[in-house]
Amino acid sequence: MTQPSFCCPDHSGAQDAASILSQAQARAARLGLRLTPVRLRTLEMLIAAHGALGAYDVLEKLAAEGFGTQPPVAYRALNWLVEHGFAHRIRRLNAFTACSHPAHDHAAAFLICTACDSVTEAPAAEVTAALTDAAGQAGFAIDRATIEAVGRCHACTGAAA
Amino acid sequence: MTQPSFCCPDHSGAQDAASILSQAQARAARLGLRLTPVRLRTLEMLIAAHGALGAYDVLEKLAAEGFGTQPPVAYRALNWLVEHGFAHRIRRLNAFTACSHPAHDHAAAFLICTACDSVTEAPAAEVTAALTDAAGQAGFAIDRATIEAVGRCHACTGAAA
DNA sequence: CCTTGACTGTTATGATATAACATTAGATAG
DNA sequence: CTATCTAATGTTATATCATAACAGTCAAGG
Ligand SMILES: [Zn+2]
Ligand SMILES: [Zn+2]
Ligand SMILES: [Zn+2]
Ligand SMILES: [Zn+2]
Repeated sequence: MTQPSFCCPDHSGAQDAASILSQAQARAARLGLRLTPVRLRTLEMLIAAHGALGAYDVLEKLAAEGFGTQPPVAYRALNWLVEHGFAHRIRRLNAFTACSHPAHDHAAAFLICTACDSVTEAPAAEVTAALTDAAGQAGFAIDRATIEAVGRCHACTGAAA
Repeated sequence: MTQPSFCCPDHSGAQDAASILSQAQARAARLGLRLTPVRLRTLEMLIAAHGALGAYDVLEKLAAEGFGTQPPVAYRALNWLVEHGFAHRIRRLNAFTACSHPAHDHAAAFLICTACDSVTEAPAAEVTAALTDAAGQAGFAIDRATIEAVGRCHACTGAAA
């Protein structure tokens, strides 16, 4: 349910997975963050996943690899990755996805395809600017924002009529 | 926990509650939608609430008033209200809030104050336009979007240092 | 050594949400 | 005015998501 039997043609996960991972490792080194075995494996799973993974999906895999078997194991790793900018939480799906640009801090929007379950991270600088502006008119000062869109990805728009 | 002991000074809930409710009733009449007793009471609760209400908060009140006592009672009313534009779901809070402009369909952004737990609906036409544009550049066609910001409302920015 | 703090693990529980089915109340056709 | 159909409401039971609280491990520093 979390993952379709195969991926969107244009969801080029595999080809830049190595690149994302090395960016993440570079970031961790630069900031002195400890990317421990559980955290690293969790991040690798998120990177390898075609869509977002639920905490219990991650937990199941971690347990199968000999890590802890209880929910906090997965939640701790996932929350740590999110806090430190290696992953994002997708609230609409109660799930998590690897950050595709861990090299730098950034505002992101997520594009969730209802046909293939892919989740794409889109640059959201302008969206965030518009949101900050709209909030400012109400006298509201933004800390963090969640921007998620549900629809059809490029591949699925073309494919299914 | 869902509701602070008292409200932000500028959260003028009470004064336009009647107006929001009558707009909602007009909408229901216009579209031939049945705003039954459970649905109406649920909507009134959302309108009266200072912040968003969780499904179980609503359920508790409904049960106390003689409606059903089980979760589906609340979830059905809430989901119906959301589907038909009378309320919005706030994913970050796992909660629901009354739509403050039920007269017309609209894209909305939500401003969630971490100090007073208020949730304000802000017009989001421009934010949505920016998001649609960003998605379009990735070939993604948006159905619906969730836009939620966490921060400090006007009253709380002034009040707390 | 031995304390300290970060990390990993566990048990137990809490919080959110839905599936499946029974019952009731309005609408409609004969 | 019934028979029938459907939308709405209710229930039981269960699924799914998330955290609190505490115990053991281990490496760094005094
Ligand atoms: Zn990112
Ligand atoms: Zn797709
Ligand atoms: Zn609204
Ligand atoms: Zn506030």
